[in-house]
Amino acid sequence: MASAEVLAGVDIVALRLGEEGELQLLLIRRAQAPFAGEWALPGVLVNGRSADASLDAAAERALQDKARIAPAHLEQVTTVGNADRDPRGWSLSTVYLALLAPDIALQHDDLRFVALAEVLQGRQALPFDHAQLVAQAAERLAGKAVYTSLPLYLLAPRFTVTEALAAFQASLGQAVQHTTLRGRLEKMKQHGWVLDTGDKNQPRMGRPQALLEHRPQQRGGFVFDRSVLS
Amino acid sequence: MASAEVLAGVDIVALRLGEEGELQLLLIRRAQAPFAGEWALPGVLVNGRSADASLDAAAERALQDKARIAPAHLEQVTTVGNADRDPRGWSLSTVYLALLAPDIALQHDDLRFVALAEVLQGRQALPFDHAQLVAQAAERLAGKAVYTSLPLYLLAPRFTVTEALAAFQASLGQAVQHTTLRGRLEKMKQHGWVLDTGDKNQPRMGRPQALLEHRPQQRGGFVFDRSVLS
DNA sequence: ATAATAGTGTCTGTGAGACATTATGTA
DNA sequence: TACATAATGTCTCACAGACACTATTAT
Repeated sequence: MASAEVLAGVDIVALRLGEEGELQLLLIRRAQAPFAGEWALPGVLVNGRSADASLDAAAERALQDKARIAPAHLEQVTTVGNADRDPRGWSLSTVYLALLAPDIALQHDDLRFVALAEVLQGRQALPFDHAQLVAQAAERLAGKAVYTSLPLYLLAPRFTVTEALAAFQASLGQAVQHTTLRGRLEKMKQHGWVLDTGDKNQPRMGRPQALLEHRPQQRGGFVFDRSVLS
Repeated sequence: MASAEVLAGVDIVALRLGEEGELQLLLIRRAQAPFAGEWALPGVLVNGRSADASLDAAAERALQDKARIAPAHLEQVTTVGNADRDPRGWSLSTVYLALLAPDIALQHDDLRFVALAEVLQGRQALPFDHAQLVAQAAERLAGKAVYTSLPLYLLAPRFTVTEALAAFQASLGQAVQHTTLRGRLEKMKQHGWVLDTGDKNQPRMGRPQALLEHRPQQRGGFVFDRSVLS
């Protein structure tokens, strides 16, 4: 039945929130052809022999094996398939969006974070159709940030409103009123998704910040019944 | 490179709005093993030899070749992959949701519509993991019906408010206030997605119904900034 | 005291929800 | 006239948006 088979894999768009509130993308230096030596999305091929229990498991394996990273959130974005995207021939790739905590550390120098904007604006080229895959994953994040709490997965479990604002603004690509976000966090508290720790964080100057805790009650983000942004 | 390949295909969950306002699912009698003779989702295998330009093109081909149907709307839902879903071994399937106009006609008797509820409630069994794929596609439709105009693709291009109500209620699985829907249709008119034809449709009794026209301005549905349902 | 940052309060606008009321046709 | 169905109007409520104002810390 080999005549009915095709080259398939998963590619991971793993994002982290940088110090300056910008989104960063995880890249890995490819060890093998094609495009050996170039910086690309981490990914793995899937086939019966790799003994992945499922496609989602393959996505987790890609992050775990290549970067020793366990994402705070992982979701499938889309699957692309055509004859042009891989020089080896007709191929499929299932794209996953991974959100990482901000304190993620990289193990070795074949791994690297670059500013997401560098890729989206074409200043950092990527092999295959990876730049396009990144754009689709970023759109998914921006789309869901409008009506869910997904950006909170970019933060440590204990976070401040200011950090949450940065996560939402980075995800959406535009400013959000802090009062709006406070209202949403209040709503999440009522459903057990966020709780007040009672602790405070002291910034260099100014009033101490309340420390909140993110307590996801199910896969994915909390769903609001309205959109931010007008 | 055959050792890195895997069995892959697309499966289509094609839905139509029935006379009594219920959603119906398109099934096809399988011609080949495995599960030859059983009713299943229409689908095709993808591989380099089938000369599909892309995965989306393969989805269109599945509907076109097997049922001579061009859907009003087609969108990718998800890709599932594991070792158990196909007796031939580890396999991938990309699931598409197709919305059909209500006047769709079937060409031959290897095609058939069944009530979606029959499948969701397990009274109509399907081979492979097709019942689960159907459930995921139905969830996608219900989820999007909350904040987009997607159910309108289940109607003829010219439709009445009553028909639109039926489409939304079937998609959501619950009642919608007609005033809410009218408000949303009004909003769509302002953006060119719906227009008043000026014509009327006369039901057996009662006041004539205004005939509206659905004019999609881009792929997918019109996106509202609030949720129906509280 | 002053600057910096966090947090609250107020007012407006939009659109869903519920329900009553009016409009327009057939039998 | 009675009935059936479509369409509109009214009132309430939740929540985003904008922005003013208060609170709590460091220097």
